[in-house]
Amino acid sequence: MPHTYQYPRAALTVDCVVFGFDGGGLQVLLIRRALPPFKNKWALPGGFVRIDETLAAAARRELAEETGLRDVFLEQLYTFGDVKRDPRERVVSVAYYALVKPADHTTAAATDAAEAKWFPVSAIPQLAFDHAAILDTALTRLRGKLTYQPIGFELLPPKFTLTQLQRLYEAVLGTDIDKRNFRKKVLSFDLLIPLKEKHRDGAHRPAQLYRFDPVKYERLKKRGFLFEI
Amino acid sequence: MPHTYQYPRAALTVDCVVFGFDGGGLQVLLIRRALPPFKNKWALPGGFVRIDETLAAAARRELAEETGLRDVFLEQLYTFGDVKRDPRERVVSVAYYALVKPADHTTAAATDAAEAKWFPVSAIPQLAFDHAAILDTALTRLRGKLTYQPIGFELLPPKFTLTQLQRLYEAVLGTDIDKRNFRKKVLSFDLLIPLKEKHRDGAHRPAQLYRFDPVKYERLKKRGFLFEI
DNA sequence: TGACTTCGTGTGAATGTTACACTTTCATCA
DNA sequence: TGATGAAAGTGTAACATTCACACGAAGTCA
Repeated sequence: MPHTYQYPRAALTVDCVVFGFDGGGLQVLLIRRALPPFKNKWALPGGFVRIDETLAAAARRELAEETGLRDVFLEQLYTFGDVKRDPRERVVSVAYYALVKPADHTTAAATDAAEAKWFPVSAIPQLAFDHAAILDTALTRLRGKLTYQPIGFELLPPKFTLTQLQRLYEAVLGTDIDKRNFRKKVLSFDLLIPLKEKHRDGAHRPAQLYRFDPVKYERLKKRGFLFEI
Repeated sequence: MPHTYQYPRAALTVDCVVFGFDGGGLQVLLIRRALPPFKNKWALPGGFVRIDETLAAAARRELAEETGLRDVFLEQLYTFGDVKRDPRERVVSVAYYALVKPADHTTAAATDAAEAKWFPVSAIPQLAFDHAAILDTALTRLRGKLTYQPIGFELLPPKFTLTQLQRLYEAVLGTDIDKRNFRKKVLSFDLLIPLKEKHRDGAHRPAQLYRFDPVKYERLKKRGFLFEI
């Protein structure tokens, strides 16, 4: 069923940079391409936008198809439109970045992807197309955003300790943070609700578990806050 | 000369939100559409992306064609891809925003545009397509960016007074700023070079003119700074 | 019960932000 | 030519925020 237009048209794709946090470092979800071009190379999950779906819908669909991830935090990142970024023909790609909690890591490769796998951001393999540049842009954005919006919580499980939260900030920002100052600052937002439970993990004092207050969380996310370390 | 594809493809356009500053308030450059749809309605300058030009190149070309503006500060804003945002067919638009100095206001309408005209952001007419939403996104972005990158200077002529700079910040941010605190902060960046000239304008003390140091300016623009008011 | 490991807590110095009012310099006009 | 008007230009004290820094508490395990 061919489609004809007066002028040539670029193909339109979406690509997703999926960040995860495993307690130690920041991770990115990559797929191994099952089809040419760049067959068997690692790449960002993504694919073509259908004529009747929005860009965000396409990103969510591709993410589900290729990695099994659903209901993630997803935000538009940037649109990459270099003329030769795809060897086949002109392809413009709208990039998104996603943040997923470890609990949602029910990843399974599917169509177009031979395999899906997490990589630490410190050890990314060679990537297909201009995906290295896209990943770079996403990392910069994540770092910037983390300091003025509380999106970091999207990367943590529903119940977490302050140390886990601090490790996340340290991993993303790539700096060490003073424990006392970090706690003071985070708690001053009045965003965290201490739970009755404690987190037992080894032969030491158990840590207080927290969840965040969804109402205040949404408010802060819109208004923006300032997390200077 | 028709072009045929296996699957239907969205058309790809760019739209530009052009901000200017006239000493009083923030202005936006709009064109009156010469062709349907929305014929004779006001709209953002923009148009279709050619198959062999980058997105930014398309934005610059359309800007020159429709408004006569060249060599402006241009940055990608967001990509708008709602399925029904264009009544004709599926059109995805990559939006850019531009900042222009008053001196560059050599605007002249041309192809596709019957007329180009500056409007104060406080009095925008009804706009074609989803251009009101695009403009809104651009304003939010400009406000945010102004507080952590020194892009405000792109809106001023090469020589300017501190009062002009303050008026700009006040106009964009929509707040009043204390004169002494503003000067203290701006000068502390060590970014402004006082000129030998003064700016004479009416029956009162003339104002010191400044230009900004291009080297430090570029450095700050990349690193980011924090302009909290 | 002693050794080990992580959790959890406070203070003082330094820095940055805010609020606030008067003198200076020029042009104009009486 | 001196009085007037209008914007330019300048400092300080109260307050808030950030930063550097060290030790007892609570648990497990041998």
